[in-house]
Amino acid sequence: MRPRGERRSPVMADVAKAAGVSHQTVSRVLNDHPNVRAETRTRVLAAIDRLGYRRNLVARALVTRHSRTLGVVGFNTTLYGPASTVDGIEQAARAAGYFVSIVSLRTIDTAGMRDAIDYLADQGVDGIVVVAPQRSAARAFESLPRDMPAVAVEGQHVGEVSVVSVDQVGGARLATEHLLNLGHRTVWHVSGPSDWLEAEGRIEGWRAALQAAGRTPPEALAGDWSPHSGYAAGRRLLAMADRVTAVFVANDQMALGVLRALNEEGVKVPEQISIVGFDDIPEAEFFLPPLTTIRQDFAAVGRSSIEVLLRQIETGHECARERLIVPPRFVARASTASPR
Amino acid sequence: MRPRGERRSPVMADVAKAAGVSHQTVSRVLNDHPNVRAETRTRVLAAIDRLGYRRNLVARALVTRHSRTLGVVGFNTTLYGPASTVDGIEQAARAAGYFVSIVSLRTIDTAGMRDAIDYLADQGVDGIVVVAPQRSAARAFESLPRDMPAVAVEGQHVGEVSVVSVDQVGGARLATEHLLNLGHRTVWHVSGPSDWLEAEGRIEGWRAALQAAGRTPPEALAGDWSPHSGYAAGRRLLAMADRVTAVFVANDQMALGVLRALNEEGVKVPEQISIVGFDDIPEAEFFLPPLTTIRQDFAAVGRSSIEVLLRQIETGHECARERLIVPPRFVARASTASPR
DNA sequence: AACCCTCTTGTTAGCGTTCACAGTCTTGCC
DNA sequence: GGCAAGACTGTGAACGCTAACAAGAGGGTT
Repeated sequence: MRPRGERRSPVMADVAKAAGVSHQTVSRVLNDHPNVRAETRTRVLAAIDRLGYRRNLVARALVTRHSRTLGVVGFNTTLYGPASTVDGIEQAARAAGYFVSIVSLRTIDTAGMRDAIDYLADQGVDGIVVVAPQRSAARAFESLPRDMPAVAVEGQHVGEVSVVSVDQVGGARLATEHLLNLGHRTVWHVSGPSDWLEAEGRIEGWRAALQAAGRTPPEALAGDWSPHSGYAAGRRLLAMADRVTAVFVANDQMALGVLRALNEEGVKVPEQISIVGFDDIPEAEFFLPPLTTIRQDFAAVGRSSIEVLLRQIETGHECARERLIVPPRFVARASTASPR
Repeated sequence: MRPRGERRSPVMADVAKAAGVSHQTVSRVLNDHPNVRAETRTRVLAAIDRLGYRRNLVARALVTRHSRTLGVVGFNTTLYGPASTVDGIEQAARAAGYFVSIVSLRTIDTAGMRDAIDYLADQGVDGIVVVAPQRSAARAFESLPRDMPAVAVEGQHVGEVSVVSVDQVGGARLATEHLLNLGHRTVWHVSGPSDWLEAEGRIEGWRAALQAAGRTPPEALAGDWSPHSGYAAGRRLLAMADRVTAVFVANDQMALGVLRALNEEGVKVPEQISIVGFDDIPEAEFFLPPLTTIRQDFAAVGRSSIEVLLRQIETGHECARERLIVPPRFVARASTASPR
């Protein structure tokens, strides 16, 4: 069929020859340039179709200096929260016609983050989204190339980068106020690891709500987001079960661990102790009892961050850095009740 | 400081001038070509460092025809299983020096899959990993460009593509045999959606184990992987609680739903009914009771698929298509017991 | 008729690399 | 000293595309 040997895939010049025009005209058709005669356009399109031509985006990127690729640096993307955030980002980016190149980190040191950013910058991404939930990650922004558009998700407002995040403080306040309104004298807290900004925000909101109600916040119990650490916190809570009637746990997975610890000792939720979680993972509704929690809108976070980033890319940095806050939502279920 | 106006980032020629060599020598240093004098090399490296030069990978990709980017088509990457698989793939790819470009699909029609593959092919990826857990996804492979290396993860062995997957049949057999060995007369099954290959494999393994023990498999209850559908299946199981003593649920999330339904009616697990799940999500250990389940090694799947794909890329397609099976592991916890 | 404007098309020159080839400089050995 | 083999370095031409400019055709105006 074919002359012999490898038949390389057709390039613009082949299409041009087949359609009897210049390669530039083909380029114009491909780029929807207005000044092309309709008849010429159809002829070119026919040739493209006939040859099965696909334009080489690498060559295009070389000359335009735009790859239409966005870099995403994530962390621990196996967890529900990060996975959902990255997913939201990917959806939004693709909807806007951008590719997404992902680097998922295991450990969260500044050096690793810096490497990831370098790696993506080398690849020629047009912008970078950093899902930077930790304090140490924030510093990595300093190593961003000066002219690289970037946005931080769940990050700190540091330096020149825009930030999109969920209102952790507000969410924690929602949770705590709910428990206070039920009549609990105070609310205990199982927190996330201390260098996570989300953990900090949730502690802050919890404290603020207690103080606004005139209560002195007790010591928070530190966890690491895992169900296992929640379980450990639950055991510690049990040791002072006579004093605790309500607990705000910084995420649903840890809440599951707490639930399990209480259950082991026959402590009834919500009759003896009320529990509120955070995240609203799909499983939360089916915990025993169904978990009252705070839902984060990850899709909205993804969408907003891409919007902010594209605005930066398209205006060529002339727009001001922004700070977008996505509100969380209280989801009432069966793990809370008034104290007896 | 700078002459005026935008200072474009340095290119190879700038480095060459600064080091007093030709651009080709710079290229050689960058590519670790052996025949460069040590003194020259250090001089070039110094210049690179001084100018802050970074090589333009896009230009490189244009001439080498290799982007060192791998495409990944995923589906519903918010779920634990898919998220872990994609994560494993990403880790393995980066370790091998490849970028990963991800497209995550919401709905799973052949057309969407085809678009995703086209999209990635346009971008110039060197190969594609398709996480194709459904029957309908398998057909999309037909639209792969003939010379595009590809591997299917959790997919069907169709046509020319290599496949890497977990041994679903074996895993299901493990689960069912465990229950049988405990002395249960039969084992019920809550299955995944019918067009999912994983769901099929698990049904097959469950049936095979029952038949090998001389039992007639009962009708499977269909779910859709969600805890909610597990709950619904649990309610149906309750209606015939006198006849069921053991249930193999096709994933942990559904098992959670079943657990909840049984708990609502006061049916004790494992005393009255034994439950085995599949996946071993991080939460499973903290269910009430801790869930006995089958663990999949997603990292291994990711690693293997990248290995297979790179072999294809590097040998230029001359290697045979492969079929790799990753074994699952039985994880004993507290949700199973012998029948009374 | 000469002119200008707009629409359409073609020509040429890069974008920043690597590849293929052609030099030049050592070195070792007769 | 002469010469070949190897080590090192430079030159020019791709890779496939878009940007910038040039040029021809046609229409309306002066």
